[in-house]
Amino acid sequence: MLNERSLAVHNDCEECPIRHRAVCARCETDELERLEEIKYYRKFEAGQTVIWSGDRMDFVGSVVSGIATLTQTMEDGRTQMVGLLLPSDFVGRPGRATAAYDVVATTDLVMCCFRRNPFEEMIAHTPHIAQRLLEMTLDELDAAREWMLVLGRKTAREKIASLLSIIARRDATLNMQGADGPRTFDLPLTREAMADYLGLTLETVSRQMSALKKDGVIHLEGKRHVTVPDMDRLMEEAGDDSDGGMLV
Amino acid sequence: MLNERSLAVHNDCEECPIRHRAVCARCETDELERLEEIKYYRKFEAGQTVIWSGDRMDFVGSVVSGIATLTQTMEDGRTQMVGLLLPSDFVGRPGRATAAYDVVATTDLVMCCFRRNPFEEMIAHTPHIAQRLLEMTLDELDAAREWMLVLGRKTAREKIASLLSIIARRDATLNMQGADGPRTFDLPLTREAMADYLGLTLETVSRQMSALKKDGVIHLEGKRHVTVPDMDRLMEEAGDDSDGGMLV
DNA sequence: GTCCCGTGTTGATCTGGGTCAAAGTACATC
DNA sequence: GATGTACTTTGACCCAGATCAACACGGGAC
Repeated sequence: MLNERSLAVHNDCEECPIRHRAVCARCETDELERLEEIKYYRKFEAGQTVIWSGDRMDFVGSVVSGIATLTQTMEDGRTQMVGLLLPSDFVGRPGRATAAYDVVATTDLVMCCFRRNPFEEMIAHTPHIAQRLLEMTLDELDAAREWMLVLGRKTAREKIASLLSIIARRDATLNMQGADGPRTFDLPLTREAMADYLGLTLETVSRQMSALKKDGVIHLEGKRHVTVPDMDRLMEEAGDDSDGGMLV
Repeated sequence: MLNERSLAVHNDCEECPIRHRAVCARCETDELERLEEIKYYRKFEAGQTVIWSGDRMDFVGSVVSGIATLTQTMEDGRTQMVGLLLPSDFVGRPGRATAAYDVVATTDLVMCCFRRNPFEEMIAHTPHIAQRLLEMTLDELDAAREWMLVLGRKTAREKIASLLSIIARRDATLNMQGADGPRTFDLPLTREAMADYLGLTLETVSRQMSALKKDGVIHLEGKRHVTVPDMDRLMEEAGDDSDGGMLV
């Protein structure tokens, strides 16, 4: 996932969020060219599956625009979303040939991909890239662990507030909105997808959204367009300590 | 966390699970010596806190022996364990000066530590170390995500079975037990710690342990000594698909 | 227009696991 | 031995959120 820091870096290079230009600021020119060589773009439509868990995956890459989800499913159909991929987030794992999760585009999606084998070679020879990937992975690990607290200990209302606060924060960062004042954004997820992220049912999600609306914590226009009049209030509802972490 | 692969590596060097000997098989001698220089050991007694969330942390390290936990706490006291650290697991984060979680020794604990600044320098100059850390971090990320499924979607009984199955598996790997047949181990956690890991209350943990015992899925001698007559049965109870993943 | 169909809301009811309370067990320490 | 303390078990009751069910809202396709 992503926090302010990685986003700031992202803005170095609008086109390609793994931002190899920045990674390679200290690299040799031929390394830069090598990355350029193994790079390609893939586009997906909303609803399309990028890759199924268990499928062979011979690329790694990152989201350029749009949103994708990472989900795990049990045999009986229970599903849990384990990651929300926004622009600049990394997908795939050097050193592993098969996908561990289902990756699904929830909006139209553009990804910047690198062929896996040559990319792995580059890592082996280019410390900056390995370091950068390590940083990004550690950020994701922190986000996953923060989410464990949400899943394990928060109430339904707190879960919803947590999710909204993450999306609001990331959306604001992406769109360079000021830190203060009301925030407005479109939910990129259906109620069902929200439920899968939060370990709830879609009915509970719907009810809690209504409750937050009734209590004035959020305003809703239509089903998806959300305004948060007071971010502090929302974060209070989420049970976050003041600083709010840097979740997802 | 850890899987078979990282464990195998661990066994290269009993003393120091970050296994710098293996990391540095391809390094220069002076790099090896440099690591040796910045390395030191710390011992903790059961129950002692290694570090508090928010404290300054100027080392990274890994567990040599014993068990530690990583926990997050909300202001109102709700706590969620976000990691279980067994021998060879890594603690700390290059590039960050403060601890993000409480780290507590649940048994007597020995850690092998490296001073953070020189360690970070080494990473920058030694691709193998950065790569190895990346691998370990990706393993931990997978474990965290698998745990998200447990927290978000599994029933109390499945949660307990999942935890037991992880511990049984790791214990077997550590002690080189055969893959088949009954497995016996000591629970390294109190009921309360199990509850904090699973997002349950200690009462529910106790009840479900009793239920699993009554149903013959496990045998209990005293409170902590567990025998699993049939690992497949246990994993079925955990709701895992056959292969069982490589959790935690 | 109207017929879908995917999405979202709301109500009624049920239940898994939380909460509160009491008692049991295993070790220390005196 | 008695007393204490940390941990665990078990029971009784309750409630947040799941489940089941009905209905509402858009926005294509025809």
